[in-house]
Amino acid sequence: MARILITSAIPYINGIKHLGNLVGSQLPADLYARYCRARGHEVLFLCATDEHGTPAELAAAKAGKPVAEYCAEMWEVQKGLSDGFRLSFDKFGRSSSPQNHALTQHFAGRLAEAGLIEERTERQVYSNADGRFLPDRYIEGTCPNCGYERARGDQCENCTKQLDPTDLIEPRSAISGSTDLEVRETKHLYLKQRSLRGELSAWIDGKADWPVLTTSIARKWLNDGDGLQDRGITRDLDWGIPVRKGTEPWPGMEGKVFYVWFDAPIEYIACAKEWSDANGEPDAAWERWWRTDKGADDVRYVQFMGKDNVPFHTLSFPATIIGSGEPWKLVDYIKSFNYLNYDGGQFSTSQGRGVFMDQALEVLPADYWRWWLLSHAPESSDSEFTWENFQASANKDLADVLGNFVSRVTKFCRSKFGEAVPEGGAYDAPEAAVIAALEERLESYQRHMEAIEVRKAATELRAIWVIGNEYLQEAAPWAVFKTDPARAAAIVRFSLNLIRFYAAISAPFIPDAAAAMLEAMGSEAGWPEDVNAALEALPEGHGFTVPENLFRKISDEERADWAARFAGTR
RNA sequence: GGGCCUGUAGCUCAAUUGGUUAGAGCAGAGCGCUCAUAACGCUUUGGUUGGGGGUUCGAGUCCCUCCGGGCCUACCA
Repeated sequence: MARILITSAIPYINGIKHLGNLVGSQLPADLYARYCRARGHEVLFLCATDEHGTPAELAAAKAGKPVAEYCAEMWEVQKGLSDGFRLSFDKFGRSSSPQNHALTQHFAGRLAEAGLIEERTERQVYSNADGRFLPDRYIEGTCPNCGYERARGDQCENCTKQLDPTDLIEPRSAISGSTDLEVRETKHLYLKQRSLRGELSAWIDGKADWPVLTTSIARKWLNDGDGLQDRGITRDLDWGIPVRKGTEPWPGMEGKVFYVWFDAPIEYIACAKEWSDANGEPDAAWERWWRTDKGADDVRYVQFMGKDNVPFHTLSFPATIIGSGEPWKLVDYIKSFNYLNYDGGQFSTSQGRGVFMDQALEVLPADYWRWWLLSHAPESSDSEFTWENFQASANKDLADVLGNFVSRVTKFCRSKFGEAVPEGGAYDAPEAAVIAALEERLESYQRHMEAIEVRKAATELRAIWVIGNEYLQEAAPWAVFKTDPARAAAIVRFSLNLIRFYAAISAPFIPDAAAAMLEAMGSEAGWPEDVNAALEALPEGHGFTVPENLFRKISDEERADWAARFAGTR
């Protein structure tokens, strides 16, 4: 039994996430959390909404709402969708929580005391019409290089040249279109990451077991050009965590807030306090997960994220933690994912292209999505969602291989023996062979789950389901029943136990179907640490019910309808 | 421009890190079964591992080069 802290990259607040976002962090994190719990480990699984920054302010303005109200509403929406996908967070917090305000300000204060904060005055573009400073990419204009008229202030999408906003010809606000722009001086705090470069580099070098995707991105940032750069950690915005030095005001920084990427990772910690506060527990309850001086020494901390998040989790956040000089827990393993594309292109919010979390649940229950997404997780490279693939995978793996197994066993039993585990007969060589095969496969499945090799685990799980069908074909209780009913009873009894076994080990992938299987078997099921014993768990005479079909088939018509519906508007 | 990842059967992916004849699932073909959601099982056809060159007793794996796909490049998050 170990203690495992799991965090998923926190989704940004400004809208409903698509399936690519889901499979890149929250879903595999949930898979791992459920598995670890099932194996008896103590797990704290945290996620939250990432609420600060320019896009949140703009989305709120577009919705005609105060930003706090907008975020609160969107938190409810995202929480509902998390529940809908059965994401088993112990706490789904908010980066705007009072806990995060206090902790973020605390970290800033500690970093300042450590001499790791520097004030810099810089020049930024201010839009009088919008009444705000504009981030580079919120400024549009004509590219001086290629003449493209919708180049952004950070880079021209057309010729890919990197730009400075002041390079643009006829610059305008991407928000309002206003050309009433001026360059103003503004003062910001910088985290002196350069002075932590050696420590960070050594730390990353020690992580030989991390995915290449994770370490190569980190090394790139550490070593590229002049090496790791200092990072601005404040912004001129209204919505955010006010800049304070601990609990004290920060002279000269009035009216400014911390940069969203400074406070968002700190929410991983603050979320733990949100969790314990909500349960009415003392700080010791969350500190034992996060403070190595207060019990977190033996915690294994695993983070899940898409590859775009890697620099912040391998460098910025560790810099914050290390720089604080306090004994906070550093991440032990980072599992990062590539992107999921949609049918030949990218998911696109603006074009309504692809399937978003709310739409997915309108179309089919969570388990269908969980299974497809996890069994096709973009681990080694970007992967692609197509409806043909989704249909084939759901119909074959879920409906035919697993669902139909449950159906044929329970219905056969009901027709020949009634709705109770048949009595009589005994397990024999075929059952022993199946148990041996299951033990081998289960061990492999567990290895993959522990290594967080998601696709391999899914492949192994499917192979375990197939064993049930192979066994039935071989044992043929429908034929044996005619000459040796007692032997047929033993075969069916074994098969019913297989259903319970499958429920237990499949639950991390498809929790609802697993629950339905267990309910039908009238049983609870822990992890089958002893396969032999697990297949004798349902005793003779134990009542069960024949469940509704666990999974329905996706028809060609539905597939075509959905493909058209989600193809996008442009 | 620079860096990183990637290219294996019609499709989605493996291949114990250089080791025998490159394997699975889906799709296709044949056979079997009839309990089951027209489901299941068995057998089987598919490969010049993107092209070319090199190192090695031996290369999908290492090196060079060319071609294709993707990502990142620090003020979106």
